Amino acid sequence: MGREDEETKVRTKRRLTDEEEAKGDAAQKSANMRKEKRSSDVAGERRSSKKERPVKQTSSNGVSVKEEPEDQDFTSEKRGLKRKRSKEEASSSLPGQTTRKKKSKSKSREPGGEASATAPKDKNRGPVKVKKEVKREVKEEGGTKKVKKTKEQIDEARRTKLKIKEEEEQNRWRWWEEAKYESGVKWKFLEHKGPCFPPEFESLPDNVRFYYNGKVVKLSLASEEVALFFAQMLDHDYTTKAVFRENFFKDWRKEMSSEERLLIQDLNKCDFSELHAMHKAKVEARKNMSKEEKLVIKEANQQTVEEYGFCLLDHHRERIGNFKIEPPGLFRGRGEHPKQGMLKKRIQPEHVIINCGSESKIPAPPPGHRWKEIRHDNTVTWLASWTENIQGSIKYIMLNANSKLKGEKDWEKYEVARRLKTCVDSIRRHYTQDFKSKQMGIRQRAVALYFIDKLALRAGNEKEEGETADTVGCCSLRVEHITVHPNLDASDFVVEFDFLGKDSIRYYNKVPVEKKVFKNVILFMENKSPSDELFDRLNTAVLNKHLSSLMDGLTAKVFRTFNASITLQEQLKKLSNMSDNPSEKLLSYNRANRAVAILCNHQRAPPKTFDQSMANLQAKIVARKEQLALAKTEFKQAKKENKAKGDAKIQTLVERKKKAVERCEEQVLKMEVQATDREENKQIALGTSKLNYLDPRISVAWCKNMDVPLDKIYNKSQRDKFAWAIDMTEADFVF
DNA sequence: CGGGTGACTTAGAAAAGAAATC
DNA sequence: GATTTCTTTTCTAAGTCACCCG
Repeated sequence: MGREDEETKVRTKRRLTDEEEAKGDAAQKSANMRKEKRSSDVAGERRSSKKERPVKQTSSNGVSVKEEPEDQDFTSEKRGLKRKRSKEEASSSLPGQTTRKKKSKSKSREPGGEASATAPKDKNRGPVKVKKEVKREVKEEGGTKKVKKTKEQIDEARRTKLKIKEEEEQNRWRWWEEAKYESGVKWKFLEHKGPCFPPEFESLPDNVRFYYNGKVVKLSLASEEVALFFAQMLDHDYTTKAVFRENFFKDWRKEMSSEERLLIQDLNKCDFSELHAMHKAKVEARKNMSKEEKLVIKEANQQTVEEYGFCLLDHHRERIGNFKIEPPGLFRGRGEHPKQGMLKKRIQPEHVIINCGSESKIPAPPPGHRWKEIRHDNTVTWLASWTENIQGSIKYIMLNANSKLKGEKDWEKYEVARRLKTCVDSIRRHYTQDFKSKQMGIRQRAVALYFIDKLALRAGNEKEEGETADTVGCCSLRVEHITVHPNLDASDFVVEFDFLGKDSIRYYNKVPVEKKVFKNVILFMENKSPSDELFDRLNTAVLNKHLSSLMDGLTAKVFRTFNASITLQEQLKKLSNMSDNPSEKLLSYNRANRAVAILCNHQRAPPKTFDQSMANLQAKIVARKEQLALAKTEFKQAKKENKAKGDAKIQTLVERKKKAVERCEEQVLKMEVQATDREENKQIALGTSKLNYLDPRISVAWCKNMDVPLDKIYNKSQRDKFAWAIDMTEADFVF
């Protein structure tokens, strides 16, 4: 863990580009309608019946054990009161009351039908790809310098790799071609080995001592473990924060024996330096391990993945996403989290609920232990769960993103977003009308929706005050988060947003809005104090209820998905040309991706070494340019000579020099493109949107159209996750 | 209707691994 | 080969949203 002094965790990264406004303020372009190979509308078919939730058959099978874990009864004490900011106080200058009519919709999907062909699949190694791609990749691999090997060996390796790939491809469960299950049922058979527990803590060696007030103190096992958690984090900024220290110390003292508790009263008198040093040495030692030692560890890890990392779901072997129980440690909340530093307790099998098929083998608990409960609930997708002690929320063991269960849901998500495309115009007209509503609640709803649509804000559920960092989304915006400017920088009706959103990432944006919106915002702010809610008549439940009445399956987050995907599609169209060279095409793709990331405010801390590596790249460019200049003069020289004498030898020399110039130019161009890309990306994270918001079919189709190999866009696990899209998408796909 | 849950998606940081460079 | 740098994977926190219950 220890990362040397983290300077400012950059929670306050600014939203770049006020101007770059990547708005996806579109909806248009119904363009040539979809043309996918199969079923352009999963979701459509799937939703229909109401989700009737089969009664939970808690345990059965006789095997079930139901025991209250003694020391871990978190659930109840957590989750205090919801943040409620003086809704009543907020005055509404409009008559009429909230009330909105909504038609309750219901969502439901029914996953695929009876499974077919079984087949364990190779767990990871080697890209899985579609036939065509294989060729290219092989070429690339051949190009790498692994000199040692003989031709045959290389060939051999190539062949096996190919074979593995093909096998994997063969074995892939093409669930998207199967029929779906009836509503609510997620699986019919589920078997797994249960979660993998972290190793027990072992007492520290005697030469690693803890000092209190300058004197050696031998800690009990429990307090030693917790002390080590803290010591390990000493290089981290966290340990300097008052809240963190306080929470840690309080929880640590709970773990102490009574004598220890009596003695250790002040964290500042604690000296963890030897524990810290030991930890650093361990990390160092790990790094310096020999190849062989590393290999041994790697194999052991693979072994556990092999054992715990997969489950059998409807006759298919599926990868589990997180099969390990989270180890104990100190809670690291993001932003100014009131609970940072608290002790996250060790989870015992007695705290864990196992979910599996009723005819399946029940996973064996670790020796000497029992599960909290065994249940057989096939309306949920989790394999195991436990309640976490910090917030009292439930944690789950679930499948990997490349699984059917996740993939099908993902697909459905994009289908819902595509349905929004067909009715977004009318919805926009609708809420524009509502700007003038007589009812305050409806006006607020309309303005909130406008923000969600235009700015891709999150819904903004209310949160429990004091339980989490103070962050907001659209519905929970407070007056203090916005500033209105009748005109600013040559624009009229500008609203300035400045608030912390999910993960305490700052959202800062100045947006010109419609006059009616502007007037409404001013109205909503009237007679309120800064800490009052802007939308005092609105919450996410109200908003979503309304949305679902406009379109089946519509919720606030669908707008984010929709706007993200449509923006990608538009930007790609705008930015890329068939005639571009490959690196330019890629740059265009990244720029389109970036436009979306900016829209969704996906930020990252600039890499620690960003400036350095940027400088390096610039230096390389300069060097290359010099080389280019040289090559150019040489070329000219040769040409001159050629003119003078013009024999065949010089002729070829000229050709050669010309080639050299071209090559240099190409490289310079490529590096410059790369530099641009990197600079523009400094504090923008592309991954999140790529993984969660952009319909992969748009990217697949683009690759086909632009003749760009798919693996330039998606790495192995991304291709795995989007296998359904890769398989079904043709070049003419339109979102 | 509102609070409380439960289940599931989305998120950035950190760790691990691979590739490039010294 | 060691070290640095870039990429991928892992980890788990923090959201969204539906449902249940009183």
